[in-house]
Amino acid sequence: MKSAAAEPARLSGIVIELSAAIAAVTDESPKILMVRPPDTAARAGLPCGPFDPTGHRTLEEGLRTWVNEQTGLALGYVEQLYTFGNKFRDPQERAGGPRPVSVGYLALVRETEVKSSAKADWVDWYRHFPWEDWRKGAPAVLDSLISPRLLAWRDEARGPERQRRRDRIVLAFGMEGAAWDNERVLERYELLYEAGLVFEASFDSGRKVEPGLVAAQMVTGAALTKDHRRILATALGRLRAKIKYRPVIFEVMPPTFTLFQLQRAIEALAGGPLHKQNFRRLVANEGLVEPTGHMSVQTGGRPAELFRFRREVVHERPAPGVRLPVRVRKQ
Amino acid sequence: MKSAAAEPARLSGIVIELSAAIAAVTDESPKILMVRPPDTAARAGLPCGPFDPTGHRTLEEGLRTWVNEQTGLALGYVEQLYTFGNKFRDPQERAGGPRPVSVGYLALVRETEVKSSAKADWVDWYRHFPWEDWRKGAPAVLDSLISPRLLAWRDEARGPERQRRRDRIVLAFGMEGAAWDNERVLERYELLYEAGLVFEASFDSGRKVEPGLVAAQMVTGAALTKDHRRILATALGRLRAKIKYRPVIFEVMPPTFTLFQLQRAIEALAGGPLHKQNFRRLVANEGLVEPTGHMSVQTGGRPAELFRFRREVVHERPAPGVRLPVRVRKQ
DNA sequence: CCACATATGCTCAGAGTAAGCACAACTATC
DNA sequence: GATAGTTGTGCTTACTCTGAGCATATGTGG
Repeated sequence: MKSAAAEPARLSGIVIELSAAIAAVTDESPKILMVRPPDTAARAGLPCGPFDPTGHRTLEEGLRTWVNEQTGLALGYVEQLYTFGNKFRDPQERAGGPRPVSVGYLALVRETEVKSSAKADWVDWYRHFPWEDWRKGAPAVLDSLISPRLLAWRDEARGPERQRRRDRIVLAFGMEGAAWDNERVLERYELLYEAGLVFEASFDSGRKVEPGLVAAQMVTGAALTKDHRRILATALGRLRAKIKYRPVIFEVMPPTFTLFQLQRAIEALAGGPLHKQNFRRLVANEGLVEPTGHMSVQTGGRPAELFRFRREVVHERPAPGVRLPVRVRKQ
Repeated sequence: MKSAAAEPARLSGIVIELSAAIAAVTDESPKILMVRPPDTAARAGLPCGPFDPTGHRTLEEGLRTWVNEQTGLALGYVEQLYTFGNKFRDPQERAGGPRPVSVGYLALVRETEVKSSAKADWVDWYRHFPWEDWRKGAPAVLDSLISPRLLAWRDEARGPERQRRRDRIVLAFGMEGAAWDNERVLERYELLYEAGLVFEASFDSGRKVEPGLVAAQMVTGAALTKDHRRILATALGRLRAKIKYRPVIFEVMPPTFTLFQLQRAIEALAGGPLHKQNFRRLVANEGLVEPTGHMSVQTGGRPAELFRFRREVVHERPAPGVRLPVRVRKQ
């Protein structure tokens, strides 16, 4: 076995990169804060920077510092997602650079607090994951492009590997009658990556990408630098799970809101529609919100009551959150 | 702001340590595989080793390699937990060593596959967390020692910090009528750490530990080296959560088992009793197991049917797992 | 035979959930 | 100012799940 002690000179060839998926919801659509690339040829990416062991007391503090430097934003809610250390997910490494180990974070903010600036832009989250938005029914990409290409990729393999690929596809994409699980975002992205169906796969592996895929970026989603789309996939999956048992949704809501605005925000992140009346009953029963007494008159219909988050729920219930299943059905 | 680029010489002063909480269940008690310390003065710890960027393709591969070297075990189920980078959780660092960044993993095995050896021992998980075992009612430590000391720690603070401490204690330890949430293992450990009630706190901070606490290790749980008890707390919390929505419990079960054995294993990890009849109904309804047709005669009572895990459930249900709430009540 | 342990089947009340009906209150438009 | 369209809000109904317990089956050791 190759022991670590055998090559002490290379042992320090590690850079820990801290990256943040900073999410918000505006105008009923989920947004991510993206740092503009240095030149037009490069791909965009998340706010990120290397961990500095002398300057940063904790990893999270390092992240906050970098985000503040690059976007001017002082983060509130921050949650660690995952640490990736795969070889060659960063082309710099092949050129002799240090091995990047990437710690991904999810942050939630109200978009109004930061405007798009010269450095950073808010972009629609589903631009990078078109297949994840089921609010208006099953996304067309799935049937037209993703499914056939995945099945072709499955058929490339022989023996037990073929069965394994089949199982993974069925489970992740809810085929053959299985349900679509809106939390399996990372599993789906990884499958597309392995099948060579996302642009990043070509950069990283040197393997041939499906021909015509470069032009088809609109279809398989916009590519990002390094492994940032993977971090984004992790973030979306985690957020979709967390909404159901922690009141994190209020991190992206304004101080007061109507119940329908709240529903739209959840639908935007969860990627599917909710039953309106049941949704209201649920938030009422859970004691998640309380009326402010004021009304909103910008509804376009009957004025709606304005609510605010009841912070006390955290002390009352073990797992407060919007537990409603997002109805995601084929067709 | 102190930029990372300002001190490039120190930037590489990072070691990524990979640590594994390897869990099993034997004789109805939860076990953790612990590496024996080099000398009797040192504290025991988890199997671990530094990440080697030249030799290890991924972080997880590095972990598997180290575990295999130190325990002879080839891991099956492995899951990443969390990456810690806090300053001064390792006394080596004060002595001028590199900044340790610690990536913790949870692994599940059947204990029968590895015996305790010269290098590693199986120890009871709750030896390190006596307050987490509610199978026989509320642990005595809580009322006799932990509660009063936590309240004293709360009263040390003034102003809003005092209220914050109060809220955290109530939430984590289910005081004042709040329910005990068996998943909040890490929150509880961190509170005890901050309050100076666990042995590790003294080593790390140089701050005074509560007098008499060194001798009271039996009460506040056995200490471990570095931040390994924190990793263990993370592992227990994650495992308790995961049991409920993924069939991970079968990773620690033998190929065939009785329903009561399965129940005991879950109770061991979840730290609380289950209602027997409802438990059976649940696993039957979920289709988690199927009868083998054979019977067990070592029950001490009526012979029980032997079951095996139905691997197909993974394809049938979105979130198969043992969803039964563990009844954890005061008294 | 007994007491005792575990296994297993079943009931029943209450809570929670999915789906939809009905109506209320506003805006925009003819 | 009638009408269509939009959104908000209350309520019903059938169904499923859950917690708790009763009752019985089939072994063990005395």
